[in-house]
Amino acid sequence: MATTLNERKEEILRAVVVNYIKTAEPVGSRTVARAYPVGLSSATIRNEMADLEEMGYLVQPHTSAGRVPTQLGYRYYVDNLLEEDQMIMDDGFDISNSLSAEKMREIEQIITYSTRVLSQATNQTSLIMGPQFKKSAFHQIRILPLDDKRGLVVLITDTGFIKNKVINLQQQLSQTELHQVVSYLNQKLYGLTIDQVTTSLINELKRDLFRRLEILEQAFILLEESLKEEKQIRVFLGGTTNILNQPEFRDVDKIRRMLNLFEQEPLLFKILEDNSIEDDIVVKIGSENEFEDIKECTLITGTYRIHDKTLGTVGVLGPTRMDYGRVISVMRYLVNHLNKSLSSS
Amino acid sequence: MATTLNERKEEILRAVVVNYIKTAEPVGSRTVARAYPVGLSSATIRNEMADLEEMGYLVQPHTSAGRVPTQLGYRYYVDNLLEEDQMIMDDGFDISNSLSAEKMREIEQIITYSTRVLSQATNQTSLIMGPQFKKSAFHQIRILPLDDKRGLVVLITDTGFIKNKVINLQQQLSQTELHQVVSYLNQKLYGLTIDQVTTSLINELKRDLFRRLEILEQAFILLEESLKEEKQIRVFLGGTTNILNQPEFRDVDKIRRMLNLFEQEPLLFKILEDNSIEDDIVVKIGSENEFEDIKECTLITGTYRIHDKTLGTVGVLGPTRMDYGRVISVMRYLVNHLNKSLSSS
DNA sequence: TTTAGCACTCTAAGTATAAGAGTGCTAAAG
DNA sequence: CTTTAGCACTCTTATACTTAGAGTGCTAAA
Repeated sequence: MATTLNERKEEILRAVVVNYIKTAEPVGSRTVARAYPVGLSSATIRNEMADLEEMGYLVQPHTSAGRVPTQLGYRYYVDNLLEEDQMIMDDGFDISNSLSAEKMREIEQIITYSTRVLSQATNQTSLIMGPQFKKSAFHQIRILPLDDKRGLVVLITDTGFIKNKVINLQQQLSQTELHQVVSYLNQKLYGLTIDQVTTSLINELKRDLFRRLEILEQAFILLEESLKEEKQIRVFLGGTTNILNQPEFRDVDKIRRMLNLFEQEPLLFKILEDNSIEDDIVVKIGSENEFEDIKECTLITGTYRIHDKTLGTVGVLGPTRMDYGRVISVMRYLVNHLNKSLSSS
Repeated sequence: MATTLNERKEEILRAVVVNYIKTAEPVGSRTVARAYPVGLSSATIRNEMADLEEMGYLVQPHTSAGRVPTQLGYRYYVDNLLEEDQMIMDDGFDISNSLSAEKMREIEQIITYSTRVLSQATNQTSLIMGPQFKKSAFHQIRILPLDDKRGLVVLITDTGFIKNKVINLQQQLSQTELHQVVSYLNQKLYGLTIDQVTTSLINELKRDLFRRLEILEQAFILLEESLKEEKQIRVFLGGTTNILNQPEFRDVDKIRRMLNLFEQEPLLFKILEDNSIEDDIVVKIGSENEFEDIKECTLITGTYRIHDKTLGTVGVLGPTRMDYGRVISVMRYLVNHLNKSLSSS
């Protein structure tokens, strides 16, 4: 791990990684010789590559084939050899442009759009964990009577969430009664995060209010239910079909496993959440990932925040052979953009 | 088209179709002979099959292979030979059970859940067009002031839709002013479908109100915008990975084309909308479909409604080799269920 | 330390062969 | 006239074999 390679080995490792990322074919010594600026014969490079193989940075698929980077090889590349792409891409996809063009308003819209941009810019599958509702704080709660039997509960958080739910009211409420209840709730809940609203707190409120009004049983059950339900978080996916373009997913069986994974939101959530603790951008290569299903993939994540509070996580998932430079720089840009556009709304 | 087959040919055609649906392998005369109850030799059946081939109901992939149903063959099967499955399935998936188990409240939830059930019960991809917002009628509109700069517009339709949107108010509004505006809007809009709210009507309202209040410019722009935007309809997908289990999608290229299609919501919408005119359940086999991309598929659709108003369309999409009996009966059941559970909410 | 040369290994592609499934046709039987 | 047995024929699929090519490792010379 702590080993450092001499400059020539680094140069060769880089050449192999870059080439393999581009072509998905094992890289031979001759190919590296051509790519390597100083005239160095293929034989010399062969020797160096043999060394790199022994050290665990490269492997051969079979005895007489070129070399392919190992997980360790990619790791070294990412940690020591990587220069990030510049943002205006040569192949024409200009992320800064496509992000600023659309003026977006609602959080959900911003997220959906971001997954699309992210997957298009990276040619990988992108996943974004929506803002964590449960970590948001109450801003206010409102109850709108719809007709004599029904009301609309509206919940607004400091991070701009608006949740609503129709509830059935068993008995009719007068305007004043409703007003009383609502302002009491607002007073008690203001500033608390959704996380902090436990069942016991709700029960306490319920008892408190019962003394004054005996009508709201229904409303409370529904409030409680609504909170429970909203604790789960949506994961937004983009460009899932991009994996079909990767030669490592030539196999229908692998495709199936991958797409199945994509349909399991709770699992995706766990995968992303795992990384959301850390700051900045995290690159997890192959088995560095905890989860069995993506042991052959690389997951690159970043977190976006509002007023220094972590809101959610952005991820790109693809084969370990991935254009690290590009993905990282795109993600860096996107996270910045999200930070800005979410805090301004 | 108007041709009718004699009973023996029908029996044989059915045997071929049923067998091919089950095995995905061309069906030979010997296989049919075994399946055919009366002792009839394979040679006889061979002759009959040759006839059926000439009439266009069967084809051979190559000279010395069994037969496969043509589009016409499937059509005849669906129109004349089909007995629907009973609902409690032998393979253990009990749709009536899984539908009644969950008590669902919100429309979106019901739909999402239905796609899952439908795809699981049929092993195909299911698609459901959400209730058509634009065909719903205004029930009421509300404006909730959030703080001094922002308000929340809430729109409720007769079909149970609740849409909301935060708007920025340029100037502060007093409670009474707001109340006036809202009740005016409700009075004017009540009972109109979203479709009927044209830009010109909005302009008229705007002019009307301007005479009394000069503050609401912002609110109106946003109302307008919000309407425009909501005219697009979501299509919900389920079990997209099921196509990977079909041998006809062994080819990665076909998979890609299919999955790409699934990512294009407007196209899916068109595909479904095309069928929503008709009543009951519609089976479109192969090139009976208008759309190039699904010329090799069968699409089975049904419509669900509330108070005799068509709300949306349910579809199952898969290869022409599809268990028609099962899909149709599942769909019939689901549509009934949707009709009931949507009208009761 | 680098490089040229060469034997060696392994894959991928192409060819040949054989087995098997299913047909169509003919002629006999019902 | 219909049904059936028999048989030659066709086409696909699987298996084995061969070959070309890419790339290596090693040795010995520069």
